[in-house]
This record gives sequence, C-alpha cells and structure tokens, in this order.
Amino acid sequence: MERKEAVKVENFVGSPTFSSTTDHVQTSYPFMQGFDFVDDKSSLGFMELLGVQDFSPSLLDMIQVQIPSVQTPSAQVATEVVDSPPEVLNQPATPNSSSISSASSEGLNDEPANKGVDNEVEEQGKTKKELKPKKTNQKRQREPRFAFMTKSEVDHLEDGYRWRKYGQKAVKNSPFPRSYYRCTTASCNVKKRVERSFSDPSVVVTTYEGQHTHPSPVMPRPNFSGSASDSGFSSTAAFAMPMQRRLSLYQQHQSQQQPPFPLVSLSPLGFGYNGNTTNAASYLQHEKRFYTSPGSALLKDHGLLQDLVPSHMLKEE
DNA sequence: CGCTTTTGACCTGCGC
DNA sequence: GCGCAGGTCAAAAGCG
Repeated sequence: MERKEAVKVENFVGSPTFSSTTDHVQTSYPFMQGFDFVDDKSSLGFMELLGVQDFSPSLLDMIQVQIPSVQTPSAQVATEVVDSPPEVLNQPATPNSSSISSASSEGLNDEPANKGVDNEVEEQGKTKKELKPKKTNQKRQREPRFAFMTKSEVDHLEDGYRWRKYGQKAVKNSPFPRSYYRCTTASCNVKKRVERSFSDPSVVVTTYEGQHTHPSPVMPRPNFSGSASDSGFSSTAAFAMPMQRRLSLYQQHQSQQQPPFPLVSLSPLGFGYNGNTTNAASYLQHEKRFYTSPGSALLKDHGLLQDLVPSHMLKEE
C-alpha cells in the first residue's frame, strides 16, 4: 500500500508547453522536472496516455528523450509497465484496449463522485453534514496524468470539452491558485488542474487526469479512417499516421537542446477521447488544426512544422 | 430555471 | 500523533 517510492518516481509523460497569442496556443514539451504529473500508476507512459501502441518504437524513443531531463528512474517509465502495483495496471491503457480500458477505467472512473461510496456511504453519510465518505481502506486511485504547459493569458484554455470548476486552492510557494475542473459529461470523470507557473506567470500548467469516454462535445467525431478533407476537423483522423514522424521530431529537438523543450505549436483542443485515441493522442491530433490556422507562432518553427504537418496542410494556408 | 463559479470546510496522504 | 498541503465537496451566489 505504500505508495511512497512509486510516487517519487513519477513519470512524466510529457508536458507540452503552449503559448498562445490570441487564439493560438503554442505548445512544447518541456522538461518536466518539478512537476508531479503522473503518479504511481504511471508506469504507463506517455504512450499509454496517448493511447498509442502501434507507434511503439519511435514513441518510446521520443518519450525517453523527453523524459531525460526528468532524470533517471522516470526516464524508464515509458517502457516499463511491469513492476507496478496491481492497481497500476488498472488504468486505461492503449487505445486498443480502449474498449477494455474504458470498461475498466469506467470502473476506476467510477468516479470520484461515486467514490467508493456504496458501502460506506450509509454509515458515514451521517457524520458531518453527510460529507461524502471517502474510502478509507483503499488508496485512492488516480488516473494517469498528462500535463502540459501553455503560454497563455487565460487560465482555462478551451480544449473542446466542457468543464466545470469544482474547486480552487492556493498552492504552496506560488502566488497563483490552482483550479480544479471536471468534465461535465456524466459518465466521464476526466479532471484537470490548471495553475500558473510560479516561475513564469505567463505559463499555464494544465494537468489532465483520466481519459474522456466520449467525443468532444464541440467537435465532430474523429474519423479515423477518413480523409483529412471531409470536414474541417477531420484532420484529426489523419493524425494517427504522422505520429511517428512527429515523435522523431521531438527527439531531434531534444537533442538540439536549444529551447529546453521542443517548440511545437499545439492546441489542447479535443484532448482525449477514449474512443479511439486518448488524451494526448487526440490532443495531438487536434493540434493540427492549429497548424493550419494562420498564425505566426506556428510558423516560427518552420522546420518543425514541416515535419509535423503534412505539406499540403501547410500550403493550405 | 438550469448550469457554472465561488469559496469555506472537510478529507486524505505524507512528512516530521 | 500532529500539522501541512493537496484535493474534493457542496451550499450559496452569479449568470444567461
């Protein structure tokens, strides 16, 4: 039950940084040191979070590249899915398992709202103005988390999903409060935390926890078989493929080290739909929309873009 | 009227 | 065991 060590080994799955100018958000994967994004169960890595499995090799590469800055143990995370406590395996994993994972995650996702309630509810419900009884005998399970930094003036970035704020807390050592949001969709228990970086107030750190079990309410369903042209958003579909490519790209950057993190323009839009892709994956998919939007920030990293965005998309601008 | 945000209180985990 | 910090709840207020 001791989660301690595990916790310390948090794996960082990536945390892109976005910077936004009006409607653009520029994202990059920062060195994630200092963040505690993923906890014990995270022996799953970025990929799992991404819900990617087919891309394994390069993804792994990428991840490992990304993580190094986080130093050692976590660096392995991406690949080791092994000696994690049982509960760890519990989380949503690959897209393939989406059906499975959704089932299981559903279990997990059973939702804080319901939070292990069943049995304890009755008795404890009485105590204290029937505050919800938190489970006592079982460690609270957490979804894998995926965090990224966004340079933005607004704290709560539009990501295609609807969120309800359920809390706000002052953060130690930071003048900025942390806000807690939950996906408003009934069966979806995805949560996200939003806070400003202490070191750089212009940066918003968004941490997603869990996977959406539904498509983004504000955008068409991802069409994974499809042509990138059947709808404005369908670019989503096209994304699945470029994955490897872009990963290697990250790698590149990482090695080039210039910006502490690769500068990639991304948008959190549509982040994570458990259906076929998950969090980061969808997130990355949607980012493409941004690539195509006329924006300076995007183009600034041209090399990257070229690498990331299909040439035809760039031309569309 | 329904939904979201605000906010104080409470719960839980962890370090000392 | 105690205190701290993070996370969550839920009533009240605000808003469209």
